[in-house]
Amino acid sequence: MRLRTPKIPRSDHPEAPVKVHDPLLGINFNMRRKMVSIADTEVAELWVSRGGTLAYSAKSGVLPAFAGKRRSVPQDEIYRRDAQSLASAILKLRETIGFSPSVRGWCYIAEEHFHLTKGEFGSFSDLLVEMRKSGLLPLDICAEDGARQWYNDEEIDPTPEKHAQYVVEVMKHHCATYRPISFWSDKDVYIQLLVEKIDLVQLWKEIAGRFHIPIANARGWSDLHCRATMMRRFRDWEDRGKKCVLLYCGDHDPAGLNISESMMSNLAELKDAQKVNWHPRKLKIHRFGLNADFIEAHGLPKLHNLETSSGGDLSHSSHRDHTKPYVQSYLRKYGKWKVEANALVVRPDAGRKLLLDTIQKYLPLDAPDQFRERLSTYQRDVSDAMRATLCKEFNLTPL
DNA sequence: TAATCCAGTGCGCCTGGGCG
DNA sequence: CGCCCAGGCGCACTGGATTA
Repeated sequence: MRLRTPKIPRSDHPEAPVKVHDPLLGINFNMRRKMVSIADTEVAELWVSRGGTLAYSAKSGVLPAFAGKRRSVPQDEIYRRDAQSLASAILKLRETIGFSPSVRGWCYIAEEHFHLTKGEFGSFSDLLVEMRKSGLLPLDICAEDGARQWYNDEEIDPTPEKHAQYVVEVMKHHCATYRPISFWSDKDVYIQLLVEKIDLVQLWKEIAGRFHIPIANARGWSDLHCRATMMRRFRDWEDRGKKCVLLYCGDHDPAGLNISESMMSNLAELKDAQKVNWHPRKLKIHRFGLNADFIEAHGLPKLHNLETSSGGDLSHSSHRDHTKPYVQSYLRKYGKWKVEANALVVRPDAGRKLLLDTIQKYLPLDAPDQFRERLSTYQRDVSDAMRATLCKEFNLTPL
């Protein structure tokens, strides 16, 4: 079915503006509803914003009229008002998400919350760039590309008084964050977290940090360095009597399950590597997250195909890898569907709760508070030591 | 006719399919 | 089954085509 996108003269809008309410955001979109015939017997409901030319396919009704088009002065007014409304919604969503996704990530989020269609992803990406350039949205509404970051920026110190105050604040900070003992020293376990996609690192690194759990993106098959670094940490803590646990979260598709099932043998292959010398035989690998039970419980959207990025479909017998054991066992066990990690990112609250529930199987949720309590004595000691050192260094009289 | 739209192109990073 | 590398992506730029 192909939607026509006719030019609708402004005078042809008999309907009064309709406030389209998003219950999740508590935000209204001012839209006009227009019934447009698609075929002789079919009618589609199109949403247009205050009339005028339909800038894009109006399937979702979220894209402002005239966006991405050359605009007359009145058209620009309409565009700016609608774009402002959308910007408010995006900013509100940013608060609930808790981090800045990539432009592509925003498309998935808009798909979930604004019912943006896949076909509108390109237009929505362009719109985000346009709104960031024009100042309607802050530049950092999208994640900064770490690979393009600046180095060696010159920093100019302020007045001596302000600089001295800054140095004192830094000293206080170092006293407050003094940590001569490990979070794990009084625990029975030691945990590390490995994920398949960078978005999951963004989603979880704050919680993992709170529990002092190292987290990394394995990018599918982990490389030797990633594994060796993880194994050295496990080795050191196992030597101190800890039960070691690797939490792993990957996509729910044939390749994702294949990777997690291969994790133990992948690690075992490095047991004799230089500066590793550790066998994972006692390691517990706990795959969590995009498992069938969680997907069912939260009604995560399933994709009813096994399409790969190259366009093939592993569920078709014509696919080269269709007969491979990992594909066939997946098809037998689950059928022709998959769930990608983006499904978790667009539901950040459920995603964060999932990680907390998983951590809770091994640690009490107040473990970070308990650790701060343990540290407070040491931090008082370092404050005293700092005071004594400063007195000695600057010939001050102790209070 | 000036403004600007837009398809095409280039670049480097990221991802994960599938080759060896 | 490890990991190479093709393709996807975000972004910027260009110049012929289109439009106010």
